[in-house]
Amino acid sequence: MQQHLLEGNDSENAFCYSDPYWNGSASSNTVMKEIEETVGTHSVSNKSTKTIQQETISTTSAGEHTKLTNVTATLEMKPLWEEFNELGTEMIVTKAGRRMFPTFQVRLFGLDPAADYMLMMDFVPVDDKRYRYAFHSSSWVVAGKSDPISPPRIHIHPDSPASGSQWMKQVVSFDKLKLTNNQLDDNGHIILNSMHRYQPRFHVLYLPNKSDSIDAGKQNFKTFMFPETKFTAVTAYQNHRITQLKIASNPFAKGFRDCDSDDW
Amino acid sequence: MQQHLLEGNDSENAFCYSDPYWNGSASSNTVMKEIEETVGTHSVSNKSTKTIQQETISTTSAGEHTKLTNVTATLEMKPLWEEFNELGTEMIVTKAGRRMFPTFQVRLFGLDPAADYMLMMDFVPVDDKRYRYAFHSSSWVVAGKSDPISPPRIHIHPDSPASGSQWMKQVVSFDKLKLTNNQLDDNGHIILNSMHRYQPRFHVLYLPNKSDSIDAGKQNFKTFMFPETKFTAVTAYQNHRITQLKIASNPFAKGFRDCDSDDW
DNA sequence: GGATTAGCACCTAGGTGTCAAGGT
DNA sequence: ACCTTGACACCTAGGTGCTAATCC
Repeated sequence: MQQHLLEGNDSENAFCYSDPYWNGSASSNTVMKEIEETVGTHSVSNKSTKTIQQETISTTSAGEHTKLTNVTATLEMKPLWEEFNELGTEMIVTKAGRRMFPTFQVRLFGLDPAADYMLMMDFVPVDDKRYRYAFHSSSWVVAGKSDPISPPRIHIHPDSPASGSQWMKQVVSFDKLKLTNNQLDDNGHIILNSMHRYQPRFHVLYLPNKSDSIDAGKQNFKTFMFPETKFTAVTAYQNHRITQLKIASNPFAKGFRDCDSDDW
Repeated sequence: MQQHLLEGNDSENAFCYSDPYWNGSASSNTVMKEIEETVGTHSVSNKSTKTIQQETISTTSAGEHTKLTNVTATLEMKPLWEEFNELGTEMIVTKAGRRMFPTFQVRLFGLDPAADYMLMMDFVPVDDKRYRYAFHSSSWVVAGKSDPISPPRIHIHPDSPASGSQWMKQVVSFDKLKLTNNQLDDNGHIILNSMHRYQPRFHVLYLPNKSDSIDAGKQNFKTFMFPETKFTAVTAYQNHRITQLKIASNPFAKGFRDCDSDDW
């Protein structure tokens, strides 16, 4: 009924980073500027982002740096994400900032153990529409054109930068990431429009050594998108089955459970 | 009565880092090796560590790197530390690891905002003695020579490495640091001998750029010691006045307070 | 009427000293 | 005797959806 899959005609082209704000804890100003230049101008501009959809993940197909060609990422808790996605995932946004559930977590492979990388996430609108939940038909319906686009922000994983060996030796969790609907947010949270649909993106950025940074022809980041992580931003849950699934699967919502199935 | 101040004849010379174990989250293998070579061989060996005691802080007097000469550090919660020190500070050590209270926190000045630094802590024995608490006289008495020295460990502040501007813009807190008496600890905690006295040390390590690392004559770290942070490691509190001061000042021990003075 | 907000009860996760019991 | 350990009650800190009130 609600198969929220990304169609081929994304509106990514309309989405442009003009004044990126960087949150998360970055470790050096030099590094910051480097990424800003890279992602801020290349990542979502129209020329260099030809993302293709693979079975589970999407990667940039353009010529990447050698330290990125073998990099792959798999989504953790994929069955849970799919269960939500089949109902039409909703994520709460609040003024103070709300974590995602399920938490976006990935397992990484193929990094150079000795090289340094930064990991980050951002969120692109799935389309240019505003939605409304029709309770009588229990489904989402288009409610008009999208509201003005929120200030685009990127969440840098707080452990960045770190070596490939560090990133690969355990699951990378973005549990510090928070979503807000406050357009004037001052805490570095991801700003989204409520009642709009978003696709999370995951970026692996290679940090070249001073001696290595000369090959300018290659992209030094790789982007992954998992279609099953798409969601609608809401200030209160609309689909009651989503609420029930959250209560059943989120440990922090245990207080609202009826039975006592603790096997999550 | 118990003025636990560091005498001039420290036994630092007898304390040698043979096989340093690195805990905390370090971000790159390259960086790790760099520090290991530096502190592991120079920091507490007899030749290059002529620490002098200033009013509140102690710094290495040897020729330092330019990016370190103006660096100063002040101890946060100094009045509280002094209150404990006058009674003879005790710190609990447990098998699982126990945080320090008060927490070791510093404010930093004089770093190069654009340069990268790592911050770390370690603990040096104040002397080569073992202590016992004499309840009748309410004082610590020597109980013999020190037990075999614990495997020396260094705690790297988890935000390391980071830029000088990052470190200076707020108080740096070592609240993730834990003390243990388990000589076989596998969690990267600081290993101490119970009933022994220790002096915490704080190190600022400058991370040179590839182009900058050529001046080998200079030390690339600076060490600070605050005499009022000395303490005796214990498995259970000995001095009842220490217990009372902990209960009165540590928010997590609020459950043991009699009156309701919440002004800490 | 639809969407948002603030306070709340109820959780998870983990930092305290206490106390009784165990160890050497 | 002296020191250490582990279970425990009691906190802090913060993540949940619920509900009623509010905003437009």
